[in-house]
Amino acid sequence: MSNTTHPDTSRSSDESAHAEVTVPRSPELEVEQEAALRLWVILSRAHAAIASHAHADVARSGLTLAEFAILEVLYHRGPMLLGEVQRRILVSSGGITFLVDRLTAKGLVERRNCDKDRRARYAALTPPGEALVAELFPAHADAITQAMRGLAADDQQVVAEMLRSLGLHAAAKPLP
Amino acid sequence: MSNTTHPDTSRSSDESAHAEVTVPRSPELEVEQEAALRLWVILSRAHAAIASHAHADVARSGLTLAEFAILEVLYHRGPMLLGEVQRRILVSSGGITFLVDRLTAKGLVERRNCDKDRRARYAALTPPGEALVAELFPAHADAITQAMRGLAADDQQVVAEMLRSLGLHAAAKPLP
DNA sequence: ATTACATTTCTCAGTAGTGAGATAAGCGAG
DNA sequence: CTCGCTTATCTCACTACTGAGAAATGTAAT
Repeated sequence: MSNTTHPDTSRSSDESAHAEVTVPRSPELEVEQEAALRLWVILSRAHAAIASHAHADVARSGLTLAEFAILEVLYHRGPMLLGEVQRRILVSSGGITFLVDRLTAKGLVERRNCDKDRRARYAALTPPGEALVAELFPAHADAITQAMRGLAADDQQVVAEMLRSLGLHAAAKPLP
Repeated sequence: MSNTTHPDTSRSSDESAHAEVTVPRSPELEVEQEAALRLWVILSRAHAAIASHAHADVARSGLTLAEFAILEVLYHRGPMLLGEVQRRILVSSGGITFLVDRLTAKGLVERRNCDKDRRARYAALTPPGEALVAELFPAHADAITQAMRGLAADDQQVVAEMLRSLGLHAAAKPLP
């Protein structure tokens, strides 16, 4: 089964074990919080559900989602600085080193020095890496598409647009 | 920084390293796939961005998101069979045992036998666990609410409704 | 009752990462 | 030039899980 972690905050009407409100606050805030918490649960579930399909698909080739994401971004955008890849696929700094190491060990990716900046290094697909992505990508795109069929394509665009705002705002906001 | 794993599939116009299309397919499918892949990226990013705020908030009390999710669901719904908690917070079967063990070690949760089914066990908050959730929840709800401010509350409801369809469909679909 | 199967939790070896700090290089002001 | 700050990658000890399978119990059909 698919698996991700998220809170459950659906207080369905009065069946909650703790209905008493200790601090009465503004009704607007209450409504806003309810919407936000509900969306958080649903967002987590939707992400988990889709991710499990994506994961199951890439796992067939012995890759993790993070590995596949790297291969894919290098395939579609060409060689890229490690830091750039890191920001794109959202792993930690240690993570990108680790993942590129592993992909290098598999012969799918290689590091290249950067002439302009001797601290920096490029990640680039090797020919076998390129061949692998070319082979895997169509089926993967199809798996994602199938998994997304719960929503019509035009609704998908609406959701995407809204989630983009949401994500940008949250990413921009400094962590507490 | 926040961190999650997801593919990057944004082929912005023609700067892609691989623009040649090998197999010409139906334009509808092409459009559908583009929408689906784009949504997958954006969904992943939005989830990661919000999750990092949620994570930073609960981490202040030395809890993981999964632990907090368990405490919260037990707080709001009362004692619950382990399997039920597992399905709600979406962890593996091993995960729920492990997490409840850890919360038990922290004195926040206890197991109770089930009279009707001797295989099954309840998870329930201890008084300290209940007190902790009562103390943490308001600030946590606030953190989530703040993180979600990229979208107006009514838009949040629209997105939530759509994501619910998406998630239910994907969760129902058997994995390949 | 017996057999076969399903469900619930637990076990545990394994893994995919994280994150804090180290190292090295570039960058700008004085 | 050189001091202080920033940026890019790497190191490594650590962790929060996963997932496959075991054990125990329930359930149903013959």
